[in-house]
Amino acid sequence: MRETETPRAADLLEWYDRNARIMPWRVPPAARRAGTAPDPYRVWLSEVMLQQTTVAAVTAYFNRFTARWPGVADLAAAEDGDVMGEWAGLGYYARARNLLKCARAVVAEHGGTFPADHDALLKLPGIGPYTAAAISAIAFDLPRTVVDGNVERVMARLHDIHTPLPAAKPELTAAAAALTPERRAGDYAQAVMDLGATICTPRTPACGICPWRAPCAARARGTAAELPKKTPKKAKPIRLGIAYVAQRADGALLLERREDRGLLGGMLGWPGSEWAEEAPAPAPPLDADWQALPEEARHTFTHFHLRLMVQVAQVGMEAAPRRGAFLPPADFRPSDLPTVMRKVYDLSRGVLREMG
DNA sequence: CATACGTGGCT
DNA sequence: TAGCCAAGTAT
Repeated sequence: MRETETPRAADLLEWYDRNARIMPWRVPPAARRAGTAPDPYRVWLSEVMLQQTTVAAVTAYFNRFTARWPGVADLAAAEDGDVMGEWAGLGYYARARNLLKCARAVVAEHGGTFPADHDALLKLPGIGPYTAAAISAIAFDLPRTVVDGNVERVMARLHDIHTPLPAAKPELTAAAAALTPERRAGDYAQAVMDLGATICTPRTPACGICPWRAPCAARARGTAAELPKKTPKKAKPIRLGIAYVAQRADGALLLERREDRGLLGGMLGWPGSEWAEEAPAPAPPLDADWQALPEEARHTFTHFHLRLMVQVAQVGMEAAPRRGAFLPPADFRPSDLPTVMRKVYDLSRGVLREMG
């Protein structure tokens, strides 16, 4: 490769033409050139799922969502609980709540078609600067600059920027904007992200095979692996709680729908105590012969570790819970539970079988 | 600008 | 193992 002073979008696009990763929502570069445009609904859905989430984790969810709800109008007409259940396990559940709000807004305010307009996209629930730019570029080929974690890392290395994130964000955004081409904006956006995901990786980047190795300042100075700098994170405290798993004589399980805000908002879960650093006060959802499991459920969230004591009970058909409702076995899918609640269920299963 | 908000995989 | 990391958004 010829030595260059500044990186060129054309070099990256040439690499992308040969190395684009295959993903169910992606139109490969050859097809894109031939005139096949991506479905904005699928672009939007994939981008929301990909927020802070790996391609490997998203793929199965994307396939299930698009099989069940092929278009934005189908999703807009779905029951809230069905969408939350289908999202269970993917995390950041505000995304699912905003996904539904967004689908309904697209139907109600945009005639069921995603607007090909960056500012209009930005006004929709769950669509921020990154996602608005990604949909603009990938779905509509508008020359918007996409700035995600990959782009930040690639720009920090290309220009050997040592300012720690998030303070470096404006500088990195400006660097990314300066490189964005007018043509093939969608392919270019996906190319930078593929580069970050496969070559310009957080640890041990593969600089030797990078299409931008020649103009990369960090590679020249040997600082690539330590960029981007980040401000240190705070330690996670430990919170304690109690979860209550009640099984009725017909096998129905006592579950409740959590409020539509905050942690696990809108998701199905076991009734329980508050989660706090202090030992929790008991909060059984009904009076029964509760039995503590020998093992607690452990789970780590973004900002704290959780240790849940699990209490189980078998109750009669006359049981009248103060919270939640009994869900018959036919209506209960463990996969509808967020992971922490599924851990509680998995710990309880054996004991419930013995008791029942 | 800082914080809340999940999860699974990798080192 | 404990920590870091992933195609961020809302407040």
